[in-house]
Amino acid sequence: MTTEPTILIVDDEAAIRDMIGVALDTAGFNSMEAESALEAHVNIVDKRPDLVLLDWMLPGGSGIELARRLKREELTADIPIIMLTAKTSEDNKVQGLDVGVDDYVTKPFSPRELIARIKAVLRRSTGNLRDKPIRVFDLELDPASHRVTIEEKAVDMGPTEYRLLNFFMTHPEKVFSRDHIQDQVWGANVYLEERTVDVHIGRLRKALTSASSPGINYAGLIQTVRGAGYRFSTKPE
Amino acid sequence: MTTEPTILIVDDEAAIRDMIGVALDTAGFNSMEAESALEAHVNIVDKRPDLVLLDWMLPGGSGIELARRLKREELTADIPIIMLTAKTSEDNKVQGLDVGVDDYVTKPFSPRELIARIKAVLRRSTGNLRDKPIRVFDLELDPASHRVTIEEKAVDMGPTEYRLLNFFMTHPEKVFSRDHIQDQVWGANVYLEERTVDVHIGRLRKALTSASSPGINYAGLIQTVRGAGYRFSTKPE
DNA sequence: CTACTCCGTCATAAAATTGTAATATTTCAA
DNA sequence: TTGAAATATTACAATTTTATGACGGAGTAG
Repeated sequence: MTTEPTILIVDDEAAIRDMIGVALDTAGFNSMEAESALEAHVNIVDKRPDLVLLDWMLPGGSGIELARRLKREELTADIPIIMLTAKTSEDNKVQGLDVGVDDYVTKPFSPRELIARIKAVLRRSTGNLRDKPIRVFDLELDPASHRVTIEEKAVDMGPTEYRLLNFFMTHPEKVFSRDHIQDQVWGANVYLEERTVDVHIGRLRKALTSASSPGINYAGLIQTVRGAGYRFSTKPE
Repeated sequence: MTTEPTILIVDDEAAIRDMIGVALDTAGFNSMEAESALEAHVNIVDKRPDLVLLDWMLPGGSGIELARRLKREELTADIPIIMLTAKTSEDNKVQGLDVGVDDYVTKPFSPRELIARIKAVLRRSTGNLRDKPIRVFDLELDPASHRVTIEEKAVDMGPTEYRLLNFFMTHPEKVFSRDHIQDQVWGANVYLEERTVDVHIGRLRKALTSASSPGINYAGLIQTVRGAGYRFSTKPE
């Protein structure tokens, strides 16, 4: 996976999408496009972009509707949204912010302004949510440095195992089916063999084990729940 | 997985309905069919399927109309809809139909993709309603973590015993015949020896006993009602 | 190009669970 | 008190589920 943030552009006018797309590329972002709310929703669920640029005036007024929906559903609630709006009336702002949108930009806007706002929102959202290290006993996952440590010593693992652990540590004490884990860690609608999850669980456990000190084995935090899936828990099985 | 989700297929072509029906059966879903928007609506209100697969090219363009209507009406708004669309060339029209459809699949599609998307949508929609832990004295069953504890200490039991206990705890103070228990815990249309229920009751009791503290034995909550079945009750026999 | 790393799948091993049948125990009415 | 009926318990082989090691392919850095 690339480290540049991916931005989804949702607008019904191809010209605008292209224009924004070029601006984003220039600024070093990856971009995807969608021309309808429906297409956008599918893309968001499937690909999990880091941010969504959403035209308020989609046909059928569905822009707002989409924003509301994204913020309502747990799976997508934490994806920041910047609204693109043509009008400058207060109503838009109020309504948009009410929905939980992170920022808005009024058309016409300069690419520079757009980029600036995107960066600001990304900084804010990654700062709030992902920046704080998560710690369990002496196991620490630090999103900022993208690093896992046990007793301050680095734990070596692949990117997938990192995402897996990250997901588990942000959702402790809950079972997740293999399907669910695939959705969260690999992205929805990616078809994998179910057992693939097992294999990566195994790899994660091994990584944790070989970095654990004799007293405590952190692999024990990743618990198998027979017939149901896996669970990250500090309570013993 | 006591009951398989039921999926309603709405398409005017019998061939397509059949094809999808077979795919759904294979994947372990129940399926129903409807060939018109009207029939579909009646079925939906009557039977409340867990998900609707809706061809948007129903005669008279009534597919979109149906979707809109379902999402508008309180009673049906929470039933997820997956649209089946003919081709991407229809995108212009698709735009107008945001309506809150949960996903869409373009024909021709592979059964595998369809199943994957159905599962993803179902997971999303049902995952939102969280089950609260059920507690009786110091015995707690927590569906979220899929865990049973006595005085905060984990109780070890197999999947079937978990389902059994879950059923009992959600239906306390009532007697259930072995047949009824089989239906609820194993699912209908599963034939088992009647005595099998006894065995699992025994296993459940044993699990509860070996996790109980000296003062109180939680196995006592599972009461035998001679000649009738079993009962979960907080009142002593 | 070569040597890595990481990924997803498969085959196989290991472990846990399941249903049944056989046997033991309890209950209740006569 | 006895014995048939109902329930409990035990043991076990079959099945299901999970764990693990190995392998080839993709992608990358040197």
